[in-house]
Amino acid sequence: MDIIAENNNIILENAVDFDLKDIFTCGQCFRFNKTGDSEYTGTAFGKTVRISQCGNRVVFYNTSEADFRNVWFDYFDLGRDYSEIKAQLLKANDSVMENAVHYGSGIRILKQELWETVVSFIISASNNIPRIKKIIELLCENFGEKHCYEGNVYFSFPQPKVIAKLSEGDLSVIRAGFRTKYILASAKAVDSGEFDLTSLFELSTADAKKALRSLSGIGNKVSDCILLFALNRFDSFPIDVWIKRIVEFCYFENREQSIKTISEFAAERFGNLGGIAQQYLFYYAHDLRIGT
DNA sequence: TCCCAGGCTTGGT
DNA sequence: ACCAAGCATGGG
Repeated sequence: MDIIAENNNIILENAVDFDLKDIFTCGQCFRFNKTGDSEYTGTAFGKTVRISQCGNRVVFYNTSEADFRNVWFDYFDLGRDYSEIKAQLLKANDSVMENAVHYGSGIRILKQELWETVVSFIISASNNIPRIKKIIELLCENFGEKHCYEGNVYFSFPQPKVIAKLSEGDLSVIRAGFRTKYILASAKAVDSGEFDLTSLFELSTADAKKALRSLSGIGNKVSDCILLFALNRFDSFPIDVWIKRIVEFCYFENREQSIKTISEFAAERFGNLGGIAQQYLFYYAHDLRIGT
């Protein structure tokens, strides 16, 4: 892959294992939207970017070289060799994974902002992706910082200190239902310093998970998502209804298995690449529409 | 009308 | 330790 700076755009030539549609519709991220043919626009780390792709050529529009180096390179996990990861996952001669990897071959695990990921996956509980996106959009529009980009209005994700000052009534505009009090409680814990988000980066996966689960609204599955999508702990394997379905349907003979069994299966089968395997399977399961 | 959605918390055994 | 209800809201 070659990185070229040109006219305040950044161009990736010969990008491999990279597809904008796979990346932004596989369910890991809720703040990028399709704005054209093979083009997506969104905001992360307070910066809005428009990206288009034609084959192996990807263009980041109106983006400085510094922003690309400091934000987008890591955000899109561009330093990692996904071909090697795929090869590892396919070693087991696993036809299910082979289909899943083929289907979502351009997926990359984004390294998203920690606080945004915490709130986003609190909102994800017992919810569906279009409505998760809608609630997050309302949260940003109402309480984020407004800025303009290429003639359109975008919003940053509201910081803990902003949300911590709100009441449940204030937050009723986002229509998050029973999740509202979890968002508020977590914001207050972070804002007060009672919970130190940055310390998570230094902890082991198990310790970081234990810490995350002390926040309200964060249990086993949501903590796994945060570990995977913000801290890039690929050994975490979030188990939701879709993963449960595809594992039970495609891998198990007996479909009356417990979450713990699925977790053990994933650890044995996918090891420290479980998180990436999970994302290929999650995306593929939606395509198969298993159980629907 | 009923069921489900990237679950978690709480209160019962 | 495990289990079920309850939790708001919206869409099929």
